[in-house]
Amino acid sequence: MGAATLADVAARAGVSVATASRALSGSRPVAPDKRRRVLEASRALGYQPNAVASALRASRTRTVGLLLPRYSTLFLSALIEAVSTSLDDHDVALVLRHADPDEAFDTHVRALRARRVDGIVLSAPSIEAGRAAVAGAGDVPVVQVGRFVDPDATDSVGLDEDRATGLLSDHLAAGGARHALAVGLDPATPADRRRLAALRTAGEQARLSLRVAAFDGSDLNGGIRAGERLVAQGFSGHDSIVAANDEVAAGLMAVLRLNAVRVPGDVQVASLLDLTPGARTHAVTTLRHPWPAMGREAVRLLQQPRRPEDDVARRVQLAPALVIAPSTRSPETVSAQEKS
Amino acid sequence: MGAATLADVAARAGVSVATASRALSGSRPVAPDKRRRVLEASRALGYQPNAVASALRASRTRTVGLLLPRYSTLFLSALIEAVSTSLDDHDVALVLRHADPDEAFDTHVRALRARRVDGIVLSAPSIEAGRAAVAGAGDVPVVQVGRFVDPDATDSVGLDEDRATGLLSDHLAAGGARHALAVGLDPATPADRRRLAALRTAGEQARLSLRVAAFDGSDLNGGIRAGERLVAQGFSGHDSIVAANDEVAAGLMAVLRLNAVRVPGDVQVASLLDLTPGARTHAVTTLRHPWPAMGREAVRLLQQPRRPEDDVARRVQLAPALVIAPSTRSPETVSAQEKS
DNA sequence: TTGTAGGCGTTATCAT
DNA sequence: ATGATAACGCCTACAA
Repeated sequence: MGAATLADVAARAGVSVATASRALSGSRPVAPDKRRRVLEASRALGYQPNAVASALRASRTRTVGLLLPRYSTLFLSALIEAVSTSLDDHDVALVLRHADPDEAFDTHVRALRARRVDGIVLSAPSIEAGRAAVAGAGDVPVVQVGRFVDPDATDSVGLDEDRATGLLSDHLAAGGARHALAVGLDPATPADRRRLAALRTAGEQARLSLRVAAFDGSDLNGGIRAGERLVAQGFSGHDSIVAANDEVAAGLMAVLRLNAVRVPGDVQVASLLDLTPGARTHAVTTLRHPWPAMGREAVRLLQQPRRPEDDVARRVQLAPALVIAPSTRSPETVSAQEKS
Repeated sequence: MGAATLADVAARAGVSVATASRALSGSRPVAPDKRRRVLEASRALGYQPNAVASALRASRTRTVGLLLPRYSTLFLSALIEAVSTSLDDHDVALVLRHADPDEAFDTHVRALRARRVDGIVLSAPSIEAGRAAVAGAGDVPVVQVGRFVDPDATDSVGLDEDRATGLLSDHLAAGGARHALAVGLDPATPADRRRLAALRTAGEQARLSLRVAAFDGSDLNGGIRAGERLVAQGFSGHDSIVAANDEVAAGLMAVLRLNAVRVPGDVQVASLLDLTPGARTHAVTTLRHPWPAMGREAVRLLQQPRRPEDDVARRVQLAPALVIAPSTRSPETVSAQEKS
């Protein structure tokens, strides 16, 4: 036999189901003694309200879908965790689906609609995939998260990478940098081109010139190769290095250390992208993506849905945080040096 | 107004809801022409069956809960993906919850029970947490997955790490190793202590001695630091290195290469844990955890629930696969060298 | 083969 | 303040 129902609780407490419901939900006043009896009966029977029945009655499941491409990275893992945690606070359940990258997203959207989710958070691997998903969502509210977003179609949460690179440029300049070298960025890809442009723009403000090193990969070995070339050819005036991400920076740092190049003494090193969202300590100054805040914002946008017609899609832009490590000179250090 | 219901479809097709239901589910024969009309009406209205109503009626949600500790690692990320993908094949939805490590798991178990999940997959951060969760689950089937499992309480899926470390020891020994150094493992944590014990046991069989290097972190930088110490202090007879995971190994390899230490010529390097389940090529010999299989097994155990009394808890043990890369000497290479 | 009707568990409405 | 009752949408005995 199944779990206790509201009717069981009501019977045991000697009241009607209506009263029992009101006593438990607090939706209306109930006489104190009856209320007490209901609560007692509920505990005695181990009553668990049936969310399915409640959802049917209310036409609201308190459930949102999260739809992601397969082949997870730490990125997506951090996003899942952020959304999941934010939803817990609202007592909303998360239904997760992974789509094959080449697979049509709308199959999954349909599955989520069948489950009557109250909303969908979507991180598509391309703008087109996102558009298809949005089209299939019908009147279910959708929030797009991540890099590939059609900002006009639905509410969305994105990263303000330009702002972030600005922070980094300013920090390096405040530490005395004048000539920066970008390592591990591939001008052949649109995303990296955009980052370089942002760095350049920010650099102009901060009087920080930028040169782009030849691309040899954006991973550990890429950093090592770049470092070796750099050591062999000399720094030719560069006093700071901006690495594409923490891995490139780690490889670079290893080579520099081996060759007795002092960091940050001879050259400052920073990274544009923190790859270890969970890490407590960092060896390299880096930009950390604000995953928890992104999750919170996505959930907030879903919980406060805009009305479809009379409003424009909302777009939240969050800036990564600058995490300062001893691979760069903080302003304090600079002033201390200037004093000496 | 909401989505089309079965009644709408039936009305449009000029049949009763019962006939419409049967036509769509195929649970009973329906006259061909009526069937066609129902399908037509269904498509015309964009009918999506309401899984909530269906679940209420059937007392079955086609939903399972996945309960994990927060602070995701790639480990958990791979597990999520594996379970999620396996469930899709069964048309079962995944409800995901992240628990704070110190937080009581049973709060989350209650939430899942309220949602009437058909089963729960659990990866607890400790045996105690798992036990509490199992106790709170009542008659909802539970499968425990991962390292901390009470094998008597419920069905479970585990990793045969001892077997795996044995494979690795044998492989290194077959490549000529006699003295191994463990890097990136922290004897202060129970999990790593256990791995070290397993390595030691397996080593005795294979005549491979084991020393444990000082712990400096189990990530990329930890590997780099360990490598630098090793190069500075000399290898003192060690002919092979067992790294805690691929990241540590990558850092190590980078430093070794920079210092012209030949791998596997001077020293073999292997990793205990593949962190990039998707990768096609590996630079380091490693143990790949069978995530997809673990997900499949967990789902299978849930779908074929044992009867509570008259049976014993099932335990599936899966062994990681040894993925051989050029960082170790394969037996073939050894025999070739022995010939020369 | 088809239709009618009851019930899954909850909550809102309408009386009292 | 409380109780009876009607939905929410689907499925399936049971009847025809």
